[in-house]
Amino acid sequence: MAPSAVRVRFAPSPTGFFHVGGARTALFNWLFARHQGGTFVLRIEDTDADRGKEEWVAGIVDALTWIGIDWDEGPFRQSERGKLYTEAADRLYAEGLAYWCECIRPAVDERNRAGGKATPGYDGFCRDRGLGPGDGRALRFRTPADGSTTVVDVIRGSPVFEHANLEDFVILRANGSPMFLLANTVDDIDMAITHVIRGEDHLSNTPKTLLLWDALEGGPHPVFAHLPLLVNEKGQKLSKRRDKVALEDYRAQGILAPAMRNYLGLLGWAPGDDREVLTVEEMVEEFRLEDVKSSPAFFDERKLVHFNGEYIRALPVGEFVSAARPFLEAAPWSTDDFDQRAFEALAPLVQERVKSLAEVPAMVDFLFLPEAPVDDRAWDKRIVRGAKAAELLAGAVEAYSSCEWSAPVLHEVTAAIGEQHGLGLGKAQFPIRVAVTGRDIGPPLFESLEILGRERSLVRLRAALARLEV
RNA sequence: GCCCCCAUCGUCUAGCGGCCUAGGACACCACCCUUUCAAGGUGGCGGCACGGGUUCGAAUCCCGUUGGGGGUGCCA
Repeated sequence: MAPSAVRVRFAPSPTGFFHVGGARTALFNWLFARHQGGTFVLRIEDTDADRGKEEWVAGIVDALTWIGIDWDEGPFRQSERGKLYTEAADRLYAEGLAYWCECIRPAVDERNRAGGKATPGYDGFCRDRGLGPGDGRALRFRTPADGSTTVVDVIRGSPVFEHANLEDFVILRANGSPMFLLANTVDDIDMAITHVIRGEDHLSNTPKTLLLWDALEGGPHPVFAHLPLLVNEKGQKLSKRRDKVALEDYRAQGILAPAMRNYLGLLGWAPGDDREVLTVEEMVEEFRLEDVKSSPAFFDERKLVHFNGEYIRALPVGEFVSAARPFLEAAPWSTDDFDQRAFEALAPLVQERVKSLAEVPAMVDFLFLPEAPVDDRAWDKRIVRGAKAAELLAGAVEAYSSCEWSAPVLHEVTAAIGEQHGLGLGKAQFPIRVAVTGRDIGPPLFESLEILGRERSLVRLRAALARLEV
């Protein structure tokens, strides 16, 4: 790939679990950078000391690593770059582009109410009071009264913002720490960012960013790309409070990283054809910022799970076995009873039946539990009320005691038992399946029996018969 | 309130003026396959928000309406 001056950054704020919206933003930045042969910078925006937490930073790094996003520079932390922001703020004040303000919010609101002012923003009370720095004073940027700023956005055209609608915003808190807009802009200039790719919720901030950019003489503006928001079923922006959004939750439920990455890549973007399952290389190859949609996308867990099923089935069996391992270790049997070889034997049949790794334990638990698990619904439906259940179970005990213990023979023998009672194999296998595995759904029965073994199978069949007679 | 963004099947999307009686995928339904369940196969259901323009011709361009969303913090 040809060298390129493209520089993008992903700048999350460590204020909670890393969520899917952030992952999507990171992914699009990364895809764009890799496609262009540019540089991807990771920057942690932890200027709000009350909210940022070190553990969340680790969470961001882990999550990005998990979905296969690597960075060329960073992670930088704004909390370690404070000097840059205060210097910039000093400059703006010295040049008269910012002023100190001692207003507190309730007072501003009160004045706005009293004045019948329609817009609830800052009223400019301290604008011309000539206040110097002091206790309880914040530094505000002086926005121009006239004119307008045009945001060049490859996804949204070029929205124009009238300066008259922009309030004087705080750039330095009374405690001296920089606000988002200042730190963000100073860093984008300092890091020579050429393309700002972020969520649409930042679009309204952009004219303020650009005003600051020019005030700080940052040079040519970066190109913007405001990505469509990820929304919930009500069409609202995904929120950590009300929606299931933590990447970690999906990981814990057995979503594979490539499946998540593939699905996320299709939220707001698609290659020009009908393909949906794409390798990461194909995404990098095809990705174009201009092709990103502008309307919001609903995060549909069902489709994600479908993708996951595709990825699970495409795994080499060995990889499936190791991927499932952590989920088996957390399962309800003692580690001594877990039999790796038995699991490996059944794994290929399980692999094509699950859509997430969290479903694996329920498919194989009968192998490791001392007795068959009991699903009351299945017991009642297939054995208590099932046709000829007792006869079929008795027939199985009889035949299984002496027949060759292999899936094909068990298949044959069981079909014969069913036939004796006028039942097809589909119906005849139910009582046996429930007696041995506890459930009426699961991996193919005869392979399951073969792996479980003759003795354990017979014990369970007799136990079921005994239970029936009580 | 004010500013801004958005609008193709329930959902994700293809479409960038004629190839569209709008294609694919998820979900749903039916059938086939089948030892259960999956997987797979076949078929079905289902959409250009509305109203004006522009044009020989509009899902595609323009305007308006309606609807939805975002922002409006000494959060990011």
